[in-house]
Amino acid sequence: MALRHAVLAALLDGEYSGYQLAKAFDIGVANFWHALPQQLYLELSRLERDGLVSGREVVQESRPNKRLFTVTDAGMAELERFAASAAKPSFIRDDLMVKVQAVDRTDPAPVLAQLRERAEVATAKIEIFDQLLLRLRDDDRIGPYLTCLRGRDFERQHRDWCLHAEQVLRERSEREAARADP
Amino acid sequence: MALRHAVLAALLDGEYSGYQLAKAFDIGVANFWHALPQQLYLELSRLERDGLVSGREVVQESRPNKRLFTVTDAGMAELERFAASAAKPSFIRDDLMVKVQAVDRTDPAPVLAQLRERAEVATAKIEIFDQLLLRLRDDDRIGPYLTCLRGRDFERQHRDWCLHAEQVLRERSEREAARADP
DNA sequence: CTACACATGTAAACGGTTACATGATTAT
DNA sequence: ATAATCATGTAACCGTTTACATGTGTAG
Repeated sequence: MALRHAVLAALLDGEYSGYQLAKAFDIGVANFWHALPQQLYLELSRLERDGLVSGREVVQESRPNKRLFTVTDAGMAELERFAASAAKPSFIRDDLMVKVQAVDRTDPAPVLAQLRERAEVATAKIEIFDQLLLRLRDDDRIGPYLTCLRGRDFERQHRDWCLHAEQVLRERSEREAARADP
Repeated sequence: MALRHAVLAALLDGEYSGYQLAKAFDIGVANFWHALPQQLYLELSRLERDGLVSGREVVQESRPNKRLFTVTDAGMAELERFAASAAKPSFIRDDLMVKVQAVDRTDPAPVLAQLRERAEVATAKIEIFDQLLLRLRDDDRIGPYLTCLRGRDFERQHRDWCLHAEQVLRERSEREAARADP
């Protein structure tokens, strides 16, 4: 069980609904933990059942009602235990890298397009992180600042690599084309 | 299904046994795909059943027999299809980052220790990648070179971030200690 | 004589993804 | 009109991890 701890850590910011958490996992938390909204709703229910978070119903009129969650003392104790336990090695899975690994034996054209698209996505993320960093500088918590910093630098490097790989592969395939059709 | 394609891409290097593949997934491939040995044995069986790889038994005397696998034409076609399909966003999960995110509310000491350990692991990986890069420069395949480059740069940045985070957190907790016990 | 490298697998338990299900309000 | 945002969940399926299972040869 591990999504559990990512959710608890994210809830340290304050009260969140499942929906709001899902958005947080789409931006900030997404740097080090990926999760789908359905997973979060489920995990919040389990955390509540286990007494690690407590939810309160907020009745709204022009919107559906929502449930806001906060970390309980038991939840904090669980986080403390987690922080002191041995960390598993980090875990990465990236389809695009698999495609690049195999690109010498496949058609490079679709890979080139995907590298460019990735670079654009990364650029957008960098901007979001830069804005988040400005806000986090004035926060007294250092943890979110440090993870956000890592997120931004990761995306920068990822963007640069995508652009570099795209250029190298484009030049290669142009050379190939010229050799095949002189 | 996705481990499938990572295995096919890794097998482009040549013949591998499950055991050898597991080692490759521990170093090179690990940059963009994480998998346990048991998973690889299982996936190789499935790939063989589906005709995407073919295995041949190699009888050994002073060691247990092994099965070496190569990608078939059908496997190459599958890789081609995969390369042209839309790439899922990359997927990351890192316990240590979760711990750093929450560090303002937990005891920082074990997190500091884990950051240092991670930095050391990263340093070791950087050396391995540097050596791999030297070999790959003389290879006519560009894909493995590009992914290895990304792996090395990722580990460098990760190491630097770990050391930076460790320093910042250490200074913080020393200041806290001084304030509590003047 | 202890640990590590070689070598392969199965079964049960767990976690994550996809598809399904619903429905109001607000902005373009 | 259409799309996006708000808002929450369940069920079936699939993939991953952990535990189990076995055995030889080589190096320290």
